Amino acid sequence: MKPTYLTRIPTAEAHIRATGERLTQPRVAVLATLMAADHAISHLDTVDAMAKHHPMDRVTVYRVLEWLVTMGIAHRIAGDDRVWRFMLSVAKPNGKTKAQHQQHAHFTCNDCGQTFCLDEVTPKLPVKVPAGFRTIDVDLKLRGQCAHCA
Amino acid sequence: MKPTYLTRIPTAEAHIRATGERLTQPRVAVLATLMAADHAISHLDTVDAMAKHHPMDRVTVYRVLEWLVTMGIAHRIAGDDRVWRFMLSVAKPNGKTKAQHQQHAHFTCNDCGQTFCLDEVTPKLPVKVPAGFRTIDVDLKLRGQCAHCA
DNA sequence: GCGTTATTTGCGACTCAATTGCATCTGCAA
DNA sequence: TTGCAGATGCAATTGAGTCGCAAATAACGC
Repeated sequence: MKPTYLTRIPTAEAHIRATGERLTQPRVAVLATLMAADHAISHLDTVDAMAKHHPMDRVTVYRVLEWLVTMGIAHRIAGDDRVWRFMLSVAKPNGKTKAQHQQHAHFTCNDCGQTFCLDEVTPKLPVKVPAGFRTIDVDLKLRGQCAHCA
Repeated sequence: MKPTYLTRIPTAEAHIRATGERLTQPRVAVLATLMAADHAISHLDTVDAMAKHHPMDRVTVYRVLEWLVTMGIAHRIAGDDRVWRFMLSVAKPNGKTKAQHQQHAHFTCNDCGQTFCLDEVTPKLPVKVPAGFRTIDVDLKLRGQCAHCA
């Protein structure tokens, strides 16, 4: 059975072309993989998912993921296991992704370890900070059990 | 000039004695160092701070920090640089530390990299999660500029 | 105080995610 | 088609954190 990410390749290609940056196979494949994931995936997850149809160097995957983050297409989440996980940034109604992903909520399941993006939950802003402090970015992290494991 | 953490040694000693666990030099020194810090410090920060008066193996520091966390005396914070940072848990009015540090807000300065604990800010609970999800732990992370860097 | 014993510490080797340097390749514009 | 800035592949490196085991030591009973 073919991996689902393959069906996302045309969309991924269009998305990258729209950035005006170079269109390369690794970029398309990694973005398609992110598009097919319903939860945040690690660098290793990404490499494994593409192993069969898009084998490529681990370092390339690191660099492409980082590139997607700087492009604002994806964002990274620091896991409790010191591993970065990546997710597509939320697409706005107009089809463009948010340039800055300033408010965010993630849910990590203690049992299966999967991390989900809770788009419907946004931290209540402004959060009160001590005098002189300036908040730029807010990240809300929940831990518990996901619907599947509970 | 003597490091400030030395003045916290008697308090640290009393605190550890109160747990009923073994009182050892490394535990006292590490706890005193945490007590003297006004922001979250990394394992390496801890080793460096104690280098002069309490030289000890890095592994021991890892283990003591971990022990302090399991004791509920300290808690760890995942940094954006894949490094754990540690802080004393907040003491309740009765003098005991919170057994479970379930709601928390931290502020990391983008410029100087220091992480502070915002005790006066607690994430608004309950946070709404998708059906079937069960929240156990909430962590609110702010990034921006601290009073000193702004 | 003195020996006993369960814990803790120190040391070396190791793991593993992530990064760096550099030579080669390639997408894209002229 | 060609030139080249930018992207990729490969090998080596970094650095936080962990593991196993022998030596040291805190706390307990005598």
